Amino acid sequence: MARAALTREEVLAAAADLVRRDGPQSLTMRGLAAELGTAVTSIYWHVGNRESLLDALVERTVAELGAIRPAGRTPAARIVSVAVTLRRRLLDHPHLVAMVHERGLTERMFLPARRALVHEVRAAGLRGTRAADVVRAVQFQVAGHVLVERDRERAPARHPVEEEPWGARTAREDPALARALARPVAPERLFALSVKALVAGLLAEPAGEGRGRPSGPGRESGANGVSRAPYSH
Amino acid sequence: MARAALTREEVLAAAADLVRRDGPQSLTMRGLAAELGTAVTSIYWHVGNRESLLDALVERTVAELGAIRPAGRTPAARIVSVAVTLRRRLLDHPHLVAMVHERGLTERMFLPARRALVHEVRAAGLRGTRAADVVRAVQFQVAGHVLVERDRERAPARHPVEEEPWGARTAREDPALARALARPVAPERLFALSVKALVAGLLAEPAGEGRGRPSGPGRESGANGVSRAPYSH
DNA sequence: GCGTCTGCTGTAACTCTGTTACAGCTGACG
DNA sequence: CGTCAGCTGTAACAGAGTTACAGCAGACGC
Repeated sequence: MARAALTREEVLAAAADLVRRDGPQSLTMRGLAAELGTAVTSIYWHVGNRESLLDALVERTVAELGAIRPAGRTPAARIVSVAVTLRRRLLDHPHLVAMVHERGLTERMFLPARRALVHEVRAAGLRGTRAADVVRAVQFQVAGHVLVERDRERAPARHPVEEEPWGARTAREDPALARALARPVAPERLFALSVKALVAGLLAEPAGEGRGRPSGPGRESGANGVSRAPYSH
Repeated sequence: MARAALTREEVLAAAADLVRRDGPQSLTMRGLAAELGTAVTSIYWHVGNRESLLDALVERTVAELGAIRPAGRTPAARIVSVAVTLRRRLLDHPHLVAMVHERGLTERMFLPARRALVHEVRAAGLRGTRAADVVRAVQFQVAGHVLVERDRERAPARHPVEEEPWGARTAREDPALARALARPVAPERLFALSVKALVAGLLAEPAGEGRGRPSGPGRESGANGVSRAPYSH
């Protein structure tokens, strides 16, 4: 028996550790097995394959995020607060963002916030399609910002904004603007500012034009029958 | 001589073709070599390695995008138009988006639009820090939306929005809202709506609070001296 | 014309990835 | 004691990026 029997939980925990330490692309099946002092096949026995493993990790981490409680007086302020704390929490789990994006599961990031958003948007007096639009616009805003931020923090100014060809005239006419654009972004501030503006704009104007046509069916991927292994439940 | 001498341009063109056809992760050095009827080592001779190859492709594709000419009466409308056409062009080159994200080069996507944005924001009467904020907010908005859209079109409704636990009460109180949220997103519409709201909000209110502190230095990656190969210029 | 040297190409390897066929161990239950 | 399910280990497969090294073709010097 060599060692206390390995459990699926242990595997997931170790995987989460590895991912937390060096990101999901550094999570290799062999590396994970080595970390646990076991063989690759045991990993496969417990979690199936890398796909399912990452799926499970995403689910696990999303569950850790917990619900979000809005703060603020006006509904607008409360919507903004939901967005801000959700962004904060997501950036506190950068590995989650990476996994979610790698697997095309952006939706998943919003389970803890969507309920709160719906509630607040209704409290702001919106109904029906307009309410849904606002919820989704805020969702996209948060997800987008988080993805972009993760992205740029991975590439620490490769080219130092090389010359800024557009800057020639701008620098003369508005040096403060040129300087501001040359400075590194302050994401926190930029995000707060953007969400406030977005929400203000959304709650003000009386919505846009046409309604959306459904965008393609999308093939469903049937469950591929694997023989006997616990991960298939 | 077996075949007319291979050039760096040929390599890049073939690589661009492969990427355009099946996306960047299907671009393998062996596959590329096979496509060109040559050996892997020739590829390495001309472009260095996969990293540099993708870098070159990004640069190339960004150059293809061309400048963006704003349309519309008011400055706000013109800013929106820049955002909308930039999004359109980026989505027309999905491989570019993927490459850019894979390599953490979001900045690069904005070379063709940034100049126009700066111009229009100034035309709207904004100066200095506030102008820079608006430019960047719009940038992040476009980049974010594009990333999220690319993301979700890669994952065609894995879980069919499973049950919507938040929906229980909402469905009773506002069935139209519940239905709207169950429908697939119409990204085009959502984006137009969001940008309009964002820009309206940004041009209206008199900006936020504190100024940004620079966010860490970021190590520079020195050039690693490779012996003799054309890609190192 | 001969020799040498540069630019480029090809062979064959190395390491690392995910994945799996298959044999073997361990403990519980009959 | 025997059997069988649950779990683990060995060793392989294919395919990824990368490179050491040999060799070819043409230009250039003498």
